Amino acid sequence: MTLVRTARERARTDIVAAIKAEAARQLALVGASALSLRAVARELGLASSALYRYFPSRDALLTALIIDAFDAVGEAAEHADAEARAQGADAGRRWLAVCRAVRRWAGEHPHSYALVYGSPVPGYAAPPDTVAPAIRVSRVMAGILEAAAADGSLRVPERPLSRRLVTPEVVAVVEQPLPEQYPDALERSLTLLSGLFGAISYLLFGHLHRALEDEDAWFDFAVAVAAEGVGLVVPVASEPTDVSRS
Amino acid sequence: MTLVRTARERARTDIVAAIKAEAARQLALVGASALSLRAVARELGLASSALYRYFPSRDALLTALIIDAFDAVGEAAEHADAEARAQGADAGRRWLAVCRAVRRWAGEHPHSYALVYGSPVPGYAAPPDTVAPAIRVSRVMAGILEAAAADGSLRVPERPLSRRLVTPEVVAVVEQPLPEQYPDALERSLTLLSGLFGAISYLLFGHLHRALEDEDAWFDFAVAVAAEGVGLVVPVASEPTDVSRS
DNA sequence: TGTACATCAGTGAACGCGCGTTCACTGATGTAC
DNA sequence: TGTACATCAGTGAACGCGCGTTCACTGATGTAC
Repeated sequence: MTLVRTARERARTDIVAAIKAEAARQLALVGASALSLRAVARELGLASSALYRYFPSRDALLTALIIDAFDAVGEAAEHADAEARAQGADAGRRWLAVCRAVRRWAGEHPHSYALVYGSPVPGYAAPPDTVAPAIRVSRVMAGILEAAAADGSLRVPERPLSRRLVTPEVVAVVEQPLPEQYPDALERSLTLLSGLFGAISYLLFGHLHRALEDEDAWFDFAVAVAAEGVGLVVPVASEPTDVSRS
Repeated sequence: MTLVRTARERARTDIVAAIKAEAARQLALVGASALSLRAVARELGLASSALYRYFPSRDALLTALIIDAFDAVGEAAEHADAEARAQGADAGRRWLAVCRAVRRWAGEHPHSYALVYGSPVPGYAAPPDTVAPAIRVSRVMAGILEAAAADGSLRVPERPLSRRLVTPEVVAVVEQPLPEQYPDALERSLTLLSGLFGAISYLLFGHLHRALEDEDAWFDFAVAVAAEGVGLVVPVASEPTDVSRS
């Protein structure tokens, strides 16, 4: 085992990447349940059996795509937040930027979005490897919450929950413990996240087809209304300056 | 053409019902994309070609299932609302009852729920027949909104939208025009609906797996937080008396 | 009420297709001496 | 530096399967006279 990678090792990572890229391309065309190993191999000019040198089964390939998708949304969210923060945005604007970035990614990769936030693929059980990438967006959200709590811009809830509903795993996502004026901040944050993905899915899956004159403006509004529920103030005016653009 | 239905006509409606029932049963087992005409026929003891006397294609059968699913959620929502109203519930409690009923239905028919509120089935385009049943839940929501606006329990928004974002189709769903203190009530209602389905999907599709000690309580809370955004007051205390139970 | 014809339900074989996975194999790359 | 052996990538044929849809057909039900 040398430190320098051998030709074989290089080739291997290249080909794994090529397989995933082609699989992602086909996913975008036909969706997860119609994704076929044979079609991927065909498109790459390989025998279908060759793929088994790289992925032990179709499900393993699907898992790789799921992890990549979670990582891609996570990175989009992290990037948008970093940009907004660099521009001196407050917590509300940071959240808006993150929401827009996630929605943009979803719009550009609808099948990848559906793969991770849509209905589960029948007969497929996500292995534990997918958990870590799955919570990246939640982590971004938690960071914004921490900042708002720290600078006092987070509104104290009028009718707080009396019980903790969330498990220790969720508490662990937050790095700086939240002040005790916000006893139900995490429960509210989950509401905010489900609201975000609800709004994106509602738009993307066509439930608001012909219901809206201006989908972008409604999305901003929906995010703002949902954020209010957590005590975060998001500007509603539909400014043309899109904070999430890189 | 007599007024009395012939034996053939009776048999036909019976068999159509049997096919749909068996298809729904299989949908619940394997999901929409794996639903197979041949398997349905097999289970019914028919030749697969016989189904073509009743449905011109697999997509037509899917469409029938989609319509049935929308009708079933719609009916669950209408029924829960009627019950709550009969018990003298205010608008907030009515909405809570409706949300719980929709979630219950979703939990009992996860694949039907996924069929209509999850990711779109690849390669399938919903025909216009599905629109009418699809808006039954929205209609229930609109009714509750009208009641709240009428009895003054709907809170006037602090920062209302200045523009109408919604199309005339959506305005038409509301029967009694809303007072002008609530200029953005419909935009907010769509937020509420997307919040409801977001919360249900989040729970049902496993995104809150191991995140919550008490899913029921969180769901009620999420619905209450979302309703606040529209100006509807929903009781948060997790009362054991389930209004939606029939 | 009885008969001739038309309509329709259901059959079973066939078409043409694609799928995931296995397996014995060839030939190239890597490793130990 | 050269050689013998082990490892691994990739092949192509095969297994066994299921699918949606079509078609010519038989036999039962309905209709018009």
